[in-house]
Amino acid sequence: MSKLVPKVPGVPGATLRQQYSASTKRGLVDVAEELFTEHGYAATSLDAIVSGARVTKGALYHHFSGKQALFEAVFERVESDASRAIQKALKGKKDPWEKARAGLEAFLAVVQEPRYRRIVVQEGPSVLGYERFREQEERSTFANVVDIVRAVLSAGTWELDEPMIQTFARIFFGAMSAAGESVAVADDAIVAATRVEAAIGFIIAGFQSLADAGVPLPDPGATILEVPTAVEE
Amino acid sequence: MSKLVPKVPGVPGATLRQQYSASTKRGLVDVAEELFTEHGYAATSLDAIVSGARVTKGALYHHFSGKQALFEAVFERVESDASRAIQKALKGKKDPWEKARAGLEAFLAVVQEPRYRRIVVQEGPSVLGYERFREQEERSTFANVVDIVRAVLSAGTWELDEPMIQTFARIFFGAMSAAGESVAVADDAIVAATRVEAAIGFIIAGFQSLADAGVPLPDPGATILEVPTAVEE
DNA sequence: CGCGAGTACGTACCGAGAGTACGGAGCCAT
DNA sequence: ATGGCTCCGTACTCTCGGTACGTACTCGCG
Repeated sequence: MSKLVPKVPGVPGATLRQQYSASTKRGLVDVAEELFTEHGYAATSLDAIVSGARVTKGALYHHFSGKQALFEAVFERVESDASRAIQKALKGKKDPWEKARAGLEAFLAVVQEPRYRRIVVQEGPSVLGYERFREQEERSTFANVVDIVRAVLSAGTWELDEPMIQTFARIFFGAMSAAGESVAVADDAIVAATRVEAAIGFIIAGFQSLADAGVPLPDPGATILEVPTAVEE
Repeated sequence: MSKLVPKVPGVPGATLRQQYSASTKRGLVDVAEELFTEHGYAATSLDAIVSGARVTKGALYHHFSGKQALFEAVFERVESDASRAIQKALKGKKDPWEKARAGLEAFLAVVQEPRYRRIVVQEGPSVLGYERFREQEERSTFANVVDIVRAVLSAGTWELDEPMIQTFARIFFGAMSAAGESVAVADDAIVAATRVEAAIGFIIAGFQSLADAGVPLPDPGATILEVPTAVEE
């Protein structure tokens, strides 16, 4: 294949060669995202990817260290897109509760995107391993959740320390993901979304109720539950 | 390898031959569970499994249709063990709140088990695919959560329809999983568990507060949030 | 304006590992 | 006892991720 059409003459200030290079790299990530989303990580061969991107494995291994690295590139893009979408929804909101409402809505929309569900939620933990998965998540989508939770919690009558905020954020993040899933798999998405909103709204109402009543935030040490420890049978 | 030690002369009323057969099958699942837990699905070769189980691939493919089927057998066992552990903790509890507390504690303990984290949480969705993963989950661990949520919700001043219970259960299930994760990955598990208990307890308190105040359960239709729809950018 | 050097690929090959075809040995009912 | 069927071993195939190496183009430097 002898150096055919330039594809994307590009824009930025850089040497022509670099632009072509970046172009083929983006092409690989594009095709990989599509195939990974449709067939999953294991069922997608590198041959299929390079074939779809009109290049060969030589090109792929020049830009990425391997299949997993390519997946990680796709993962990062999907995550950062999701994060941007959420931040965009938060834009301008000042009132914490209003901010939470908007963030929730945006998050629910994101979790319904096929590529996010497949690449981040379904395959992410398995392919990247839990460590890498967590740290990727930590600095994108999850960071937004932390911000929102912090805003809400510190706006009430209470204020609390950072680790406690992190804990609340984790829990809400899990709740939101599950909520999104339940909407995504439902036969009627509209009805399911309505139920989810009602349920979340009810939980939020519980918080507000406690805030109004002047109930203090939990002080770790006042043990409500026992401390569970992992046991192998 | 010419028919060596009988391994497990077994107990039940069945032809000797079947007992040996079941024994090698259990052996395969045992070894597979161990290796899958330690190295993950992809990084565990069938050769390693059959070697560890002292048999060959012929035996494996006689009992299972393939690697994925073997994983599924492991998955089901881990899930049913988890489910039994939770049910055991619920044993005898009549008061819904007490039941919830016990279930929570048991669930948090389960989520900290390495095999559960690895096989169910981490690799499950990816290896089985979301459909099979959900339906497996549905009839074991998740079923327990549904029971608990139903007990709690129908014990309050409110009562509500089945789909709404399912929705609440999903959300709580997600919250609990995330909570368990945050304990599992923490440097100091005790401290983390304390924080989680405090946070969950606070959310529960919100529910009780609403119950005491006689606040009605959410009626889907009274839209609190907008209906989000999935959009590809 | 060459021209050496390095980038950006293409090509050919290797090894690992999942799955298959087939064979045989032992057990169980008749 | 014996035919047949379960249970399992052996040997092979084939896909696929990864590697080694060759090459053409282009970019910066004198």
